[in-house]
Amino acid sequence: MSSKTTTSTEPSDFPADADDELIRSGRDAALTRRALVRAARRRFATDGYRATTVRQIAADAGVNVALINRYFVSKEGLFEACMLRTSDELDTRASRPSKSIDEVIERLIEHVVNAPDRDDPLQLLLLLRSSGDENADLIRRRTLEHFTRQLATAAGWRSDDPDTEAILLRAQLAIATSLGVVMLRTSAVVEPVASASAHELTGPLTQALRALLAPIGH
Amino acid sequence: MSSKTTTSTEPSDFPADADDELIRSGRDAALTRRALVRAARRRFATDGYRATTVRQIAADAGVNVALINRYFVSKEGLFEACMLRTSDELDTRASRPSKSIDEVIERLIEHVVNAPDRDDPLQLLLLLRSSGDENADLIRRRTLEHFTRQLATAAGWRSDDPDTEAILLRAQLAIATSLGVVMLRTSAVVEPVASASAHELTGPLTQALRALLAPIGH
DNA sequence: CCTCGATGTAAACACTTGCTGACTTGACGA
DNA sequence: TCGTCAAGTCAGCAAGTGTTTACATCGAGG
Repeated sequence: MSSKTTTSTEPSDFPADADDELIRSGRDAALTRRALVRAARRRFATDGYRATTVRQIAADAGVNVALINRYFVSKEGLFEACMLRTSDELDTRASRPSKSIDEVIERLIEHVVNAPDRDDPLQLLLLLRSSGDENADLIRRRTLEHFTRQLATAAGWRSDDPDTEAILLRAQLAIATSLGVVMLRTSAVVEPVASASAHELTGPLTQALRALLAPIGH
Repeated sequence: MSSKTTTSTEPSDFPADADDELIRSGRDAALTRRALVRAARRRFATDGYRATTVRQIAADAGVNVALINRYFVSKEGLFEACMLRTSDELDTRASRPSKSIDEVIERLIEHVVNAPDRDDPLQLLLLLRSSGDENADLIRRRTLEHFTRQLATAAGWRSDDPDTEAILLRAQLAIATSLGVVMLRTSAVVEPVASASAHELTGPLTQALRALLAPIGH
């Protein structure tokens, strides 16, 4: 199905984002790199590293396969680039200061619940996907652990707190919860969570996350 | 690494369970089938469907590769068999009646937190892994949705309840939370959750699950 | 003892995978 | 106009994939 192409370049059934597609008119290295990373992130996040082929990615990005190796050396290199970009974006977002725990939770839920055409949730999913490459996996784990500390901090944790261990654990359980929900909505598509609206999800999720994060503050 | 073998049969670094290994003394179809399913479930759950090769599975089970196709027709057939067995085991376990919500939660946490050498958590993880095969994926989704109803029932849901929708959603969010934690512990190995003890996890997890499931009863 | 079906083995097949090297195309300054 | 070089294309290789086919081996029944 849909894989009749051997070396072709057609968009396939998982096209690059519209704006990218419009701008692309041939020769622009930076644009090509971005298109590849964008397509790769979607594939890696939804299908997993191993199940994604470089030809799929190239087709999605509307770009020749060989350019992946030109710009990122290897499939693993491309994965690493995806990981780094996700890591960065997550970092800048989380660094915005927040007033209350509820505000932190609200923002976390936003990540989870965003419309499926935006690839916010996919960024989170990418953090779960192991590539088998040691280097990329190290980045992945580091990012996840960094994200844990950021969430804990946002929830009121100070690094001189006596039971830092328990607090980091709680923060990471909150992340685990979020990841689980994204997984069930995006990858394994299971009802009723998959097609639940943001409004329906917010209430219960807030309660669960509050149960995990509220004890951090005091 | 460790895949120097091409068609060999040695146990590799992910051997079948000891007892199976001891019993196996050659020609027993039923035993061979069971060994294959057992090995396959571990691989599929931890590495994913696509990343797992039939030769790995065969090596883990201490069995010739061709026997997978003899007994299960194809890799997908083996995956389906894994799914069915997991579905069955989950069913019989969950059908034991429980008194209070806290007891339900306690049992759910047991699934998540069980020692890593038991493959209880892997059964859960398997429910997240999509094979690309329509049939197996259908089984997977059905199992998850069935599990959702079972959990809701155990938490006090009656099918004539007016807001069934919201209740099933809460139950499934509880499952999502559990799956997220297992994922972080088993597949993406990230600290501190990965090496947290059962005792450390139980407290926070109970609070989170209670926030999700407690409103079901009333 | 020999036969025959069930069980297990080994080698190969057809196909996909990631990747490479030689090539063409386009833009731009001299 | 031409030379130059980055950007993009193309065909193909080597390794790995799931699967099949032909063969070996065991255990029981005639």
